Amino acid sequence: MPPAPKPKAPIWAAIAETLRAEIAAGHYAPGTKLPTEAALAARFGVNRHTVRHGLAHLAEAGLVHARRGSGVFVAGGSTDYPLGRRVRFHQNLAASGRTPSRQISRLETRRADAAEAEALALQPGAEVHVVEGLSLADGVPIAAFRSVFPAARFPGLIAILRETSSITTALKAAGVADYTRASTRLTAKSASATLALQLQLSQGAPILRSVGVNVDAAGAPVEYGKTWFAGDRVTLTVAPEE
Amino acid sequence: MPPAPKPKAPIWAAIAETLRAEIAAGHYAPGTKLPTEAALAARFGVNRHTVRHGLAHLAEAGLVHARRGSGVFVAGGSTDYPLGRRVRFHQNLAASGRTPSRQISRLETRRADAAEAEALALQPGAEVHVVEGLSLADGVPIAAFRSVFPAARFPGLIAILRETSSITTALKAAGVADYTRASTRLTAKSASATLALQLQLSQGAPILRSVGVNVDAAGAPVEYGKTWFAGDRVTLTVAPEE
DNA sequence: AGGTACTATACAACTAGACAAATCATTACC
DNA sequence: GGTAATGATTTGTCTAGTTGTATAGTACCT
Repeated sequence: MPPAPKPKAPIWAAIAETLRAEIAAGHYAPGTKLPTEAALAARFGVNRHTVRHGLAHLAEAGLVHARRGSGVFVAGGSTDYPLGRRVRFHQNLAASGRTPSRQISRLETRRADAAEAEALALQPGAEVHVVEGLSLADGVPIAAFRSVFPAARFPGLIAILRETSSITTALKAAGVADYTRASTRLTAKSASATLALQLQLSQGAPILRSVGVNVDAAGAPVEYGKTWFAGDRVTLTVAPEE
Repeated sequence: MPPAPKPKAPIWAAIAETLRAEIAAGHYAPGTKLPTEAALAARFGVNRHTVRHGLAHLAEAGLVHARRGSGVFVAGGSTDYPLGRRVRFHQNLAASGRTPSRQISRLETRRADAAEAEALALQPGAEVHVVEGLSLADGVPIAAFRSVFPAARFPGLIAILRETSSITTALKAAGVADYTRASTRLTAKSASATLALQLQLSQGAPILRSVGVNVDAAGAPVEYGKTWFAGDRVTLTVAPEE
């Protein structure tokens, strides 16, 4: 008896395929929330675990991303990110046809630790402004950043950043017309719990960390910044020297 | 088999660890207010309840303490206790962002012993009011005290203290608008069994005993008090003369 | 008999929102 | 000038909804 070719199609695979098709068809835009697992289970007439199996498959393929307590969200694609002497986030992304945006999640003044003081050529314990946030492309988080500025040199920087959220224009308003990147160091890391949360990744996902110092025209350090890129959403490209 | 050494790490634990590291790094000095729970929630991209869980963990470890309506403060270090001509417990502590409170454990009227009669310039055997209790900061016992007042001069003092538990306002209600410290003697001792119990210390812990007399504007003694400070929870500072 | 796919249930962890209670800063008032 | 009143801010508490994980059971297939 000829054994029929078993197309063994588990239910969860069919569900995953259906959802994948609906996402591809634009039923669910990137960044939006899928129906709850319970709702999907009711819709397909199966148990919640079966839906979960299918969703886990999609999550492993990077198509969706689940947040406990919140829901399952549709993920986005990958972006090019030129790394040159002048790193200007908005200009870079706008040039490649995506909509850049920034979310500032932290804005405070505190004492510098040893590494920050050394990078900015400050005395230990000097005050610094700290700006932390996310860089998004089309609403999808691309990178998390933390910038540290010497507070003595830019007294009103916090107030300015509270409105513009653009570092370039904030520094310009503070009297720094132009600045360039003096040094950059790149490392591959693994996403910590909090970082994975912010970047909407799973814990342990690959991360590209960039540590750099920006200096003004006179060579004095004005910013000490760290950036954590979501490894599978950006490809850093080394731009030619201008 | 991919490396799967992902031990369960709840988000709140990661947040608590981050904050603990920042406190240890000196970003938030002892006595300083942390960002609000809402700000921390925004910074970590997490719900406020999750931050609260982490903060509760730090509070349980004694690293921070929260005051409703005010904020969360880093607790490290010992309490400063200025020792000047005017010792006002509540005002001293409230000024440094801690929550002071008093527990009165004993309230009686009896005849003075020799030392009390001499300190208050009374005849041997005269009646005195005796108040015993604990002084707390953020619920932690800081000191035990015993105050002795001349009963003849303040007949209704016991009734007043039964409600206010503040010696300053009780004396004010009894007609003493202001009083200053005439003499103070300090000794280092070792905690007795009963004292260790009251102050929640181990027996034999270091104790600072202060014996002093407060006088009114006319120079007449109004209070003879002994205070036993928990040596490792306070640092007495000699305040400048006003 | 054993394995695979799915069901059923229960609980833990996190989110979301609302309201209460304490505190703080400002304003109005006398 | 001091004091009461007010409104905004901040922590505390509660209820409800959603995903993550664990355990146990059932049906079906080889």
